[in-house]
Amino acid sequence: MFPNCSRVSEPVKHPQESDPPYVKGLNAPQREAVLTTEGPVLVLAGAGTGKTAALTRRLAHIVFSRKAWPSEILAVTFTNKAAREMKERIGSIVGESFEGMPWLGTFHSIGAKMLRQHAELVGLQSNFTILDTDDQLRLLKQLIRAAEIDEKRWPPRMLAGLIDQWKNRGLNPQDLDASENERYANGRGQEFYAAYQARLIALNACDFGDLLLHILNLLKTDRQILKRYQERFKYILVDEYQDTNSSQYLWLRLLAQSHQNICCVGDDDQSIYSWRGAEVANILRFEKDFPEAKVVKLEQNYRSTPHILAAASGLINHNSGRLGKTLWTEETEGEKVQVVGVWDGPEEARRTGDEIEALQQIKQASLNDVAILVRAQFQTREFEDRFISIGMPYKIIGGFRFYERQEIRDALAYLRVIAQPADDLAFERIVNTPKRGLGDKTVEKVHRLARAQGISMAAAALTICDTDELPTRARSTLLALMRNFGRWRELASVTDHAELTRIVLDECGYTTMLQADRSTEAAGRLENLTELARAMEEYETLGDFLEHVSLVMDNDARDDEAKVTILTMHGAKGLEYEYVFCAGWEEGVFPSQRSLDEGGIASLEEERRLAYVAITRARKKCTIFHAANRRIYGQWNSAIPSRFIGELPEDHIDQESSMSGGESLWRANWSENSDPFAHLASANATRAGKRGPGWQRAASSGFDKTPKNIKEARRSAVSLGSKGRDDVTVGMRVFHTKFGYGEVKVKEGNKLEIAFEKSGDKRVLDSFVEVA
DNA sequence: GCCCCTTAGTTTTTT
DNA sequence: ACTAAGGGGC
Repeated sequence: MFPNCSRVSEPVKHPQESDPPYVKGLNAPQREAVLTTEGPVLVLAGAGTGKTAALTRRLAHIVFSRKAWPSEILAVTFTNKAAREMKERIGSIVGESFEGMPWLGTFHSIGAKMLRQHAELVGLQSNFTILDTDDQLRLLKQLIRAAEIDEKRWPPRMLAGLIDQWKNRGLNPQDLDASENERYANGRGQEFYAAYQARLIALNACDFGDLLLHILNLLKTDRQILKRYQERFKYILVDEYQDTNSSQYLWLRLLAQSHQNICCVGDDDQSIYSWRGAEVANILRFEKDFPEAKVVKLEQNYRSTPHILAAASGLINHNSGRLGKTLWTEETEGEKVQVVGVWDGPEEARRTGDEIEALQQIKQASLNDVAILVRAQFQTREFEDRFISIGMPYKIIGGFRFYERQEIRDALAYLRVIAQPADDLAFERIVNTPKRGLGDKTVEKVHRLARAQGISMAAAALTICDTDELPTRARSTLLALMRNFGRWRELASVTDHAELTRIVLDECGYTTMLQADRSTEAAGRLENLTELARAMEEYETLGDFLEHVSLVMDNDARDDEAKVTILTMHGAKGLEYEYVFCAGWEEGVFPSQRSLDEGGIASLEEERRLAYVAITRARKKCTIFHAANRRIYGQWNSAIPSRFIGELPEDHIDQESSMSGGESLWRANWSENSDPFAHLASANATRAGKRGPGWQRAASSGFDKTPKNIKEARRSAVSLGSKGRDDVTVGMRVFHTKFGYGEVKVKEGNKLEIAFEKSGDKRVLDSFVEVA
């Protein structure tokens, strides 16, 4: 697709005297990416090649050379974080007078901005609400229930997923073909999708997908609007182009038609989001879409050591269909990638903690320079447990975000009802939170009335209070609530919103409810609500704040103390650390079995790209762990090292195993055998027993040639599962290689609590002890 | 309308 | 193993 060398960046040009200051210090391809402003440009930017520097300078160049005003440039990123950083960096290049770029932002925030201007054209009002997934699900559930569909068989989540996919592909309900339609409730996909869209319009709401889809529809059908934006955007710049979905791709293609000055930046090797609709194909076919396109490759890496780069390159070479880049560096020094085999998850965490402490002492490393990368969120727990017990500061990135917390969403729902009485979803959410005796029956009646009269639930609630429809008690409670809302609404016009929030939370009983709650979370929830009110002070209006919440859902709890960062490999994309620890490189965990089951070879390649992303995060050293046993969903499983470990070029790694021998064995197995499980079928057919998914099968026989005592221990861990071995009983004196002699105090499945003579009380695995 | 017990589902995540 | 959510009983 990209014929070798033909269009690749030209040979090194020497810096010209006429060079403006903002291209100083750039290498040749970077310069080219900055200075080639006219016509379509594809910048293939490998990890750590100074992509952001090139990007921001390109924007600065366009502005400085008066090719366009900042307001005539469309610059899209995928995350708010990226947008914010880009804004800051451009500001620092261009200087004080820089008035900012109104069209620099995420696809969604730009979509929202456009949609607020043209809302009436798609049947919305410009103050429409942006629903999040939670609201979306509740709405879908209502539709499904109303249609009397079996929720078990056709879960709302599934429908939500399908609608999301359709919107990602730019498909409206009427665009679905028979086979798409067939994917939900035996050919009722289209019907439900259409009903959902109709409900959204009625609620004056849209979901995330709509922010793109409505605009796409407008661009496709309204020539005036299309023309207006085509002419406005003289230059278009897209970051992380490999992550665009079809809908975004169609947007860009339409918008770029007139000026053709579109610059897409991306890295096909870092495409890790296909599961949420990203189409690597977009980047792969750029040259077909824009035949005049210039392709610039950024390949000089300024981040990592040669060993790290070589390891990452060797790994990614196992993928097919790449555009093909080869990272290189001028650096010559550096440690090899370290591969460590450990016994189980707890040992992995222990070893990682030890290594980090050593880095602090020997290299004077700050904990801020250390990251632990995992494949899935559940892996973070092991580290958390360990770090708490040794008192090492850490932060876990990901998991629940601030604005997704229950108490925050409840508080926001109150504000939404105040700001927009027609917001039925918000109304339903808080009508009985805190509990005030307005249960299903009451809500059902209000809902029915609202639907029958085509009015909002808030309006219906007021109406129903004028009748004898409700029992006296519910009626007076509901009336009191509605009066409160009336009062709060008036208060909203004279009070600032942060203060309003505090008053509302107090008066509705939410604060009292949490204060009465003695559970451990309650205190944290109160704090979160305080923090919410504080965060609101930074916004002019309630509407501004709500938009911020819907679209800019990130919260960096800023904190001065140095901490180790624990995050998923997905979350680490775009970041870099001096020292990177990759945890859990075992078949089934990484590559994820589920991913493999669902997407076959394509998914395997995506997992491999994830591995590539992980390794290339490291500046100085990358350490990879794999454990022989891991507990997943409460079950102990023995595991074999990830095939990705076997794909790392041997010259650039150092291997170590706390379990004598073994690693060279599986290494041979992975690298020399195209079917990683073939050797098991013949040699171990009898012991392998029933055939499960590949890694489980392999697990039961993966470490065959290890010394006998270890093999026995492993076998017991595997075959006895969590039942525990029966030759160890409470009261027995046992020996543990690390902790020495001790007496078994408690036996719990295969876990033992032992009072060791020298090391005190510990919880250990029974397979780790010997009868003394 | 509320509480407790059973049951299903647990990759990755932005917006 | 664990959690959250839904259903059934009070």
